[in-house]
Amino acid sequence: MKFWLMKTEPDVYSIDDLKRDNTVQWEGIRNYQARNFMMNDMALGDKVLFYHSNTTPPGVVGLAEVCKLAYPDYFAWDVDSKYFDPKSTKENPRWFMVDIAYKGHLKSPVSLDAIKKEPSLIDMLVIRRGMRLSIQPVTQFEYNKIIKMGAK
DNA sequence: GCCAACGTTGGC
DNA sequence: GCCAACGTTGGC
Repeated sequence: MKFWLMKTEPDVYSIDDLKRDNTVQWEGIRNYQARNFMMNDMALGDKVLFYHSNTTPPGVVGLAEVCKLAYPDYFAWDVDSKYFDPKSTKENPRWFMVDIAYKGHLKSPVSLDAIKKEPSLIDMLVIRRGMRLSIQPVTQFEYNKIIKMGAK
């Protein structure tokens, strides 16, 4: 079992949207490192910290779980989609996505600032300067710690 | 809305 | 295969 942090802009898709939808296709990932995590490393049941970026304050707001293994991101084939990529074909798909399922809100969101201030979370990628990856691996300890902090 | 940091593209 | 130009991310 692995643990992940997945970023989203709440204006685009929030934890409340996920609660309403129950599951969602994580389309639109156009970064090879993030794609490779989905394609190669994610397994059914992997745990996800759901993170709101580009908002005030940024931070982890809820929990989710991988509920469908990586499959081609067909938005890349749709000329009308903002995720269209002519270099991704049905014969040779370049981009992949997984589905994730809602698992709950944190009672209190764990802000980026709170993560920075927690000494035991010093190694979390999300607080590393210049870190823009929208899908990041986290350790089991980090995952549990965030849940603990968010339960208050 | 600014801009630093970073990834990707494409000319050479 | 280098690297400048460009686009995007995301905190502030």
